Amino acid sequence: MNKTKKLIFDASIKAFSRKGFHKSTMDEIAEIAGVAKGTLYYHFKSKEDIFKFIIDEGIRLIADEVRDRTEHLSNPLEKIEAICRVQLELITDYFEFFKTMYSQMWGDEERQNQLREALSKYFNVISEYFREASKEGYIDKEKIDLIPYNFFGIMSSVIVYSLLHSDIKVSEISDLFVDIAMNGIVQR
Amino acid sequence: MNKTKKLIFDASIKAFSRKGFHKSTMDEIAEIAGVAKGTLYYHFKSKEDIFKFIIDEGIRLIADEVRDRTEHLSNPLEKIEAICRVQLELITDYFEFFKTMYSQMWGDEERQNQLREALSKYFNVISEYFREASKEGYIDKEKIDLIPYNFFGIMSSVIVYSLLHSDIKVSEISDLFVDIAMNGIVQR
Amino acid sequence: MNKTKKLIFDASIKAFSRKGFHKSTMDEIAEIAGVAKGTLYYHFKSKEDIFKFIIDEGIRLIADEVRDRTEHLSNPLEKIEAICRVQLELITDYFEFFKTMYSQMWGDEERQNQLREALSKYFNVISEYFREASKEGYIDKEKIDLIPYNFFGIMSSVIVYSLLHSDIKVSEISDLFVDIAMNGIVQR
Amino acid sequence: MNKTKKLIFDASIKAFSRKGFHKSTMDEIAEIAGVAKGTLYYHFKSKEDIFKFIIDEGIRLIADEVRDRTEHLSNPLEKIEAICRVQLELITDYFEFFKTMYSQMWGDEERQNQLREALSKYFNVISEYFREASKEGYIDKEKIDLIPYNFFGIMSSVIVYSLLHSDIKVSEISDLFVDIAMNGIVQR
DNA sequence: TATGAATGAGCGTTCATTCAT
DNA sequence: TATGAATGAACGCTCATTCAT
Repeated sequence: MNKTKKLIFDASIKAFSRKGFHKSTMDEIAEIAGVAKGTLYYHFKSKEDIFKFIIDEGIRLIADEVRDRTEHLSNPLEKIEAICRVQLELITDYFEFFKTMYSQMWGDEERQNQLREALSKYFNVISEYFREASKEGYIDKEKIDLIPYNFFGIMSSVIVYSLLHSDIKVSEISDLFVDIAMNGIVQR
Repeated sequence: MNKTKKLIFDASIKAFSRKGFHKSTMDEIAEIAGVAKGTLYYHFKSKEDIFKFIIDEGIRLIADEVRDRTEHLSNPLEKIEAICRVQLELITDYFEFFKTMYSQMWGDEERQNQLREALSKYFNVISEYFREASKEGYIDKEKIDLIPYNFFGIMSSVIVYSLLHSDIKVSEISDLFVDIAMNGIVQR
Repeated sequence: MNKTKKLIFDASIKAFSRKGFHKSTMDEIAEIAGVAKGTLYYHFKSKEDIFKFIIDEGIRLIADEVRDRTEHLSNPLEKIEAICRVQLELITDYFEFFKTMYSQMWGDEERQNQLREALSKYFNVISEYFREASKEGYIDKEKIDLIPYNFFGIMSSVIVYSLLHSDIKVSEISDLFVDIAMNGIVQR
Repeated sequence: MNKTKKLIFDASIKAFSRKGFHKSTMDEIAEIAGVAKGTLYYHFKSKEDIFKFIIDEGIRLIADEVRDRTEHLSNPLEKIEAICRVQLELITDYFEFFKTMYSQMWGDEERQNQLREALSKYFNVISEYFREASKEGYIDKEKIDLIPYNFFGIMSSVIVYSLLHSDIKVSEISDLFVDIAMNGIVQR
């Protein structure tokens, strides 16, 4: 990714996160990037192409960070919990990226199918971490493939919660949500 | 809601769920509804107004159905689980509505703030059901206000799961997701 | 003009004067008149038809009042000056009507041609008053046909003046403008 | 003003003068200018913006020409008369512009207030020329500030006259109107 | 006579994309 | 590589008019 392309990449994330995909214009992106509008089309085929690039790159960053911050853990249960916690912690840093992504998860457009496919691949990587824990009986076998979806859902809970409680920091509630994810809501 | 308004209502949900709010056009909605474009504006002030109406009406329907199908239960824990289960079951019937709603949860536009506020009110109604269960020690007090958000997240898990596994019916996986919600992912 | 038609007539003048011909809508006129929109079309062929009716009626009212308030004068010069003065005085009472009329004097549309023709007829009636004065040498023969236009121009001066000086009443400046009309701007 | 902007400028004056501001469409303007509709918006913010530009530019041109063609005159009375005459002569060259302007003098819309304010400034410049003449007793002091309005009125007389007498050239009647402006209609 | 729901042509404006330089 | 003027299809919305009742 050369210098100009990086400028466009950063500008696009900024724009999409502020106003979503459809409300962000190529003019805006160009202005934020400090390049001419035509330059966008020299480096990307289309607006959708920029989006796709951002999603791929974004998911890659998330995946890398989750891996880097949990690979030192060997206890399966600890590791799973850490993955859940790290994902929630990343919400703060990548808040705009997540909002962009979540807004594009639900439709039938090609762009949106691609996004779900990319996410699905990430889910598969994650579930691999769980197989071992499953073997050792920590985790219900049937649930393994659903856990990444569950974590995805927990993240959406946290994001919406923080959108509706702007005074509360994500870090203040993520412990509780990790607990809910791991142990459910029923008191024991 | 008279006949024409109902036609527009149904057509709009269909359109919004397929292509999202921005990509759905008034021309399309009119065509699906089988009325002239001007007729949309005779019954609604604007495209945003249609959206707002859909959300309010949709959330009301969901809330009513959840209440109707769970009010006969007196055991707190049973009731909570039922609420979770009913919400997941409703996904099938209101799939288009939910996709519409979830696609508009994340931005800063007025329409999106209103949506979150409306949902927040529904959440408050739901949490009331949990207070009793909390008193009797079934549920961790601290978690009560988070549970509706958690349920919201579980639903998003299920929707995304079903979008990525079109061969699997929601009913086939909802039991597992209810279990995850209630008891977490850790095997006991 | 029956009762309903009168309601529409009054409402239209009110609407046109507030917002001009194009910005006034049939909905507004109907609302001000307190009748249904369809009723407008029972009494008038179209919006343009309402306009035409108002202009004809308005010019007739002006013409009648000018005649009534000056016909007792026999001295030609006095009479001419009185006509000029009365016209300026009517600006206050018919301010909204005049603004409506003046805004439609300048284009090429049929409605606008008709308006100018109607005004032209009124000008001819006025000029008749001047022929006598001309015979007696009070007024330059060549100028007779131009005087109604001049009076029309003086009125536009006064209207624009009052639009730009909302603190000053028309009556406070009309004497000066009558003087300018009769004797010009050169001091003697 | 570059080439394309000039094309739009000329086309807009033509369109506005024919059909007024509201009835002129951006499509028409684009077609007359020989550019795509989008191009209008590349050079101007809105239709109102085009109008504002036309008015400002038009009044500037008029003001410049009046100044250029009268500044060599030192005799106050001669100068005043020359100003009146030049203004009437400009009607022929700027006929479309004047019709556009006069059609927008009368309403309460922002655009129309701005127009009157711009004209008012021009009036102030003109009245300055008259102060000297007033000092030397040629002109009634009280009338000074009214004279630009009077000249404005005389112009409207001439324009309406020429709209109703398309066979007569403005130059054929402007002498008489100048005479009326300077000396009034009363024979001496 | 009077209504008002329904219409659809037409408007001002936006914006992703193209292309000559 | 990069530019930015130019494009035109498409959009949300308005509103004079129609017509069944």
